[in-house]
Amino acid sequence: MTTRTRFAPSPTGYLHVGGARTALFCWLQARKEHGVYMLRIEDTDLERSTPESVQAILDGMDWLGLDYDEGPIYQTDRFDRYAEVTQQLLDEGKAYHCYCSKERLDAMREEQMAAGIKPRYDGRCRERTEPVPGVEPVVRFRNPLIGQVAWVDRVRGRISISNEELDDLVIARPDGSPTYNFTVVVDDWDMDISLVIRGDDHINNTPRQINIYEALGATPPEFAHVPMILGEDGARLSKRHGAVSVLQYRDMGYLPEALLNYLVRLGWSHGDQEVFSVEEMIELFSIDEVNRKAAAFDFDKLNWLNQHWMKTLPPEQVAAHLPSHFESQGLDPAQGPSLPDLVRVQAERVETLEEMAAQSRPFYEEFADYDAGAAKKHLRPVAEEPLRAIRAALEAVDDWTPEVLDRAVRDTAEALELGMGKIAQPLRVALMGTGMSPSIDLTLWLVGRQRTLVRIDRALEFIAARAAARG
RNA sequence: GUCCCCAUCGUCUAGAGGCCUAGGACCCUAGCCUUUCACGCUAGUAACGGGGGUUCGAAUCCCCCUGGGGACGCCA
Repeated sequence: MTTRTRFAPSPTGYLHVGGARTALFCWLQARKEHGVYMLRIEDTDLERSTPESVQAILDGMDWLGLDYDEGPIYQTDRFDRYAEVTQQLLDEGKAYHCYCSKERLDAMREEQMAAGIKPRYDGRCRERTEPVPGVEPVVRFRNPLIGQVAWVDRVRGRISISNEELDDLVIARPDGSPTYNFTVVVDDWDMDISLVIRGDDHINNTPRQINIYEALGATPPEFAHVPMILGEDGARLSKRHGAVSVLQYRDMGYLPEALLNYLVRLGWSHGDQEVFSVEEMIELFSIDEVNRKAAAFDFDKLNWLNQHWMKTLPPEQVAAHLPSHFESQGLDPAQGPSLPDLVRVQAERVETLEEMAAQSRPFYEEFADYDAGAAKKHLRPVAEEPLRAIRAALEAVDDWTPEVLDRAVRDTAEALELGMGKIAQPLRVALMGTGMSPSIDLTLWLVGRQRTLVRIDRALEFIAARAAARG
């Protein structure tokens, strides 16, 4: 039997990182077993589902590269099918109409809670034969009263619960619209899903669903409940922890390769290996090896992985993500070095693409002022001679490459009998406005000849002006 | 409250009775490298929640406690 998995988000918000990890696990398991991975949009909650959310989910999946073989299938397109199955259950006496008012149900729930017992529907309409005039009923599933429901979860192992803990759940509202626990079963059954991978907040729904499968005469799929992702403080991940939507990670400058690598290691491991390419994940991942413990999100580690992948992936591939970050920084990539060259130099110096764009500003446009501390320390009269010398040397360079530039700086330092620092630091401040930048040869290379000469002149003028001001 | 689930360094994890004086990674600290900042390299700090069992032997198996999470909707 071929493995068939599905990711089934409800479009009531963005694609959450927790959801993204679930999607990743579904995708990996299907890819590894040469099975089918499908996307299903669970939009039965007409009130809260939005087209924007659907788009956000699709965009998120796309950015991560989690391509699906079937779908997206929308549950709202399948209402006829749900109605059909509901009717079948009704006809077979496996479901019944319930006329109880919400008020009665709410009051009952409160009483039960107060009495210290688990709130459950009391089954008042379970044996009712006559309709209540003027009341549109809901349809409830007739859950078995006795016995146990058990399954062997692919990540949790055996889980069992007594039917006495369960009650008759609503499968269709008064307007006929179906509810979650029912649609999932019908869909997974119709779509021949063999392995349901989902968050462990669904563990409690599973026994109810298994009972429905059985009433339908269907064989339940296998289940794998993966632990949730917690915020850095150990509390359930939510908006207040900063980024929850995968698209936010994209906008913050993370590579999809890095997020995927980070996410796959949350709850799963392969010995001591920390770095996984997507190909390796597919080869090595197994849902059966996933942890049972919830994991806290750690930005430090994500940052480390992001830098790792920025340094490791082909510069062209990394560079392809850069334009949107240049845009958010108000920079024009056309006004400076090629993006792949920039990546080659900057990848080891920053943790995100957004940071890379921000720190590359002087390569693409004029900087306003010198960093006060750096200027005070390095743009002094004593730097005048070295700057003039290096300017002359650089002007004569015809092959503007890191190797040649490095040679030029070294030769100049030697000729003046100065240490590298005495010439590189003033030059660095002249070129970048600050005392921090890539090694001087690479800095020169990226700044380019034109800007280099202009900026050295500017620094020389600055030194002269400051000396004059001092009198 | 009731039911279900979980429990190794601050964090992610290795560990499936002796290989554990508990390993790796991130973070942090120190040193090295060095023209700055980074990168890299080396070293270091740091954990089996508690109590009972089982066993010659327990981080690993069982029970209890404690702590955490989840569910209990005409949300998904």
